Amino acid sequence: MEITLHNTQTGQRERFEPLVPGEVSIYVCGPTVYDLQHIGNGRPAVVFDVLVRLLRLEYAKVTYVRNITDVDDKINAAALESGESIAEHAERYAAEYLEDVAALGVMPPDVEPRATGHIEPIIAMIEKLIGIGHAYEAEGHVLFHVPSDPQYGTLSRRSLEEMRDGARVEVAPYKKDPKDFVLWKPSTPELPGWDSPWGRGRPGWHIECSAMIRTHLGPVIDIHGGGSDLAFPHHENESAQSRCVNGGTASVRYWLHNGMLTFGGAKMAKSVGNVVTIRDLLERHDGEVLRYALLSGHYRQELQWGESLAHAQGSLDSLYGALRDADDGDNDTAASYSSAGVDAFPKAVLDALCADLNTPRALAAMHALAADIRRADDADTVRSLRSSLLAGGWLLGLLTKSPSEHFQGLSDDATVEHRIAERNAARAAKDFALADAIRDELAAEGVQLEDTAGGTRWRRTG
RNA sequence: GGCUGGAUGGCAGAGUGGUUAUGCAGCGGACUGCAACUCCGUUCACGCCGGUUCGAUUCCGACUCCAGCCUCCA
Repeated sequence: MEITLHNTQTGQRERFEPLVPGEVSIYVCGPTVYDLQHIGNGRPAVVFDVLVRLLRLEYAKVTYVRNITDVDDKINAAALESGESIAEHAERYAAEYLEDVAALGVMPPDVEPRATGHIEPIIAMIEKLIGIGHAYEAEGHVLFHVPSDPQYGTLSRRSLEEMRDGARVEVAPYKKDPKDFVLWKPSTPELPGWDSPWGRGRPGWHIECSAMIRTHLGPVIDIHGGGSDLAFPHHENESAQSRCVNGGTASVRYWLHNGMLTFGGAKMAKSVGNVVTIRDLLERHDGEVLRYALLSGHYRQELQWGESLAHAQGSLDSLYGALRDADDGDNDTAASYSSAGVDAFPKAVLDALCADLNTPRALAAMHALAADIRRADDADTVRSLRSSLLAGGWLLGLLTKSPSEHFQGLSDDATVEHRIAERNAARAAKDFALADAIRDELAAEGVQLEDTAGGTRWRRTG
């Protein structure tokens, strides 16, 4: 199985080979927890979840780390407004985030580190950077000196010259260079802070990821993922710090960036005011539908959020419909394939995912399998195709429920069954007016009937 | 202004130097008491202008437009 991935560092699609054969280390930037997360934040969680599922098929050991940023000025401001302590506020929204992504079918990473739990390694790293001449202390701050790193700018491919032009940053007077960024900053008594060689303070944003990666995965990792809006300055800075500490060796071998969700022609962002929270969406839609919508576009491209949900619902129904048709009494779902070998998985789906995680093509392959199921006429073929479909579902994190749960929900609605029986009695007596009246009533309640050779079945709509 | 990516049918969204993406929706037919489901068939496409080529949506160049980043951001 040859996996290719688009590496931001080189701007090209490359064959993926882990540094240590058979073992993969992967780190993904998680959210800053100051509020409910919007669906755009769900994209990297879902996309890299699929990547990890794929990697685990091929490599014996995959260590997946996704952080939570729980120290940040936005958290401080939000906590002040909500009246909670800063730690309580961050912890509350961290829990909300985990609940949200779980509903999107995202498996927990192996390690979910918090910035506040890594102050020691952060301080150690800053001391090292000062010691080797890449950082300096000024007025209680410690700053990374950007011109000291000749490779700075190679990730986002911009020169120091270019950055000067567009600079919108107000330059603090204590900076040696306008591009220098904060590794450590002083805290006033009401702000979270830790003792350090530079006084009581807190870490800057970028250093936490570098320190957590180093702590949990080592000086060089295989894959680092995150949103494309993090490439600069966050990942550029992270890259610079870690590289300098490594004595010039890059800390990340493959940089992966997912594209933004757009809504109404612009990036979904709080500052634009066009966000939809995952929590809101979950009130009206199944988490699996949201996941399908997020996977319906290639991860590097922008994705138009607008009508994707209605489309995703119909598309997912189609896959579940094929499973329902193929029902052989087994209660297996995609989860039954969580530890299946490579051979159990449909090749077309695997091939698509191996090609830089082409989830739209993988979904097309899933629909091809579904169509084959509906056309097949012998039981063995149907059974085998059904297994393939479910196995593909495992890779994508879809088809996690039984078809009846998908179409009817968990409620075992005796009332609906009773009225269906009434209607069928009316049909048998050729009282079609009554039969249609019952059907219309049920439809008005969101229950749609389907008369099949094997009897009448139903599903919930909207 | 600089850098990056994009422009595909009603919508979403892959891909390819010549042959069906896929899904949702539409249309016609089969099935049905009528529907729904399903099946069969089918309409609608590659921003604009040049170039390369037997042939370009696909390669090259210019142009137009859009988005992202250059400030916090998934």
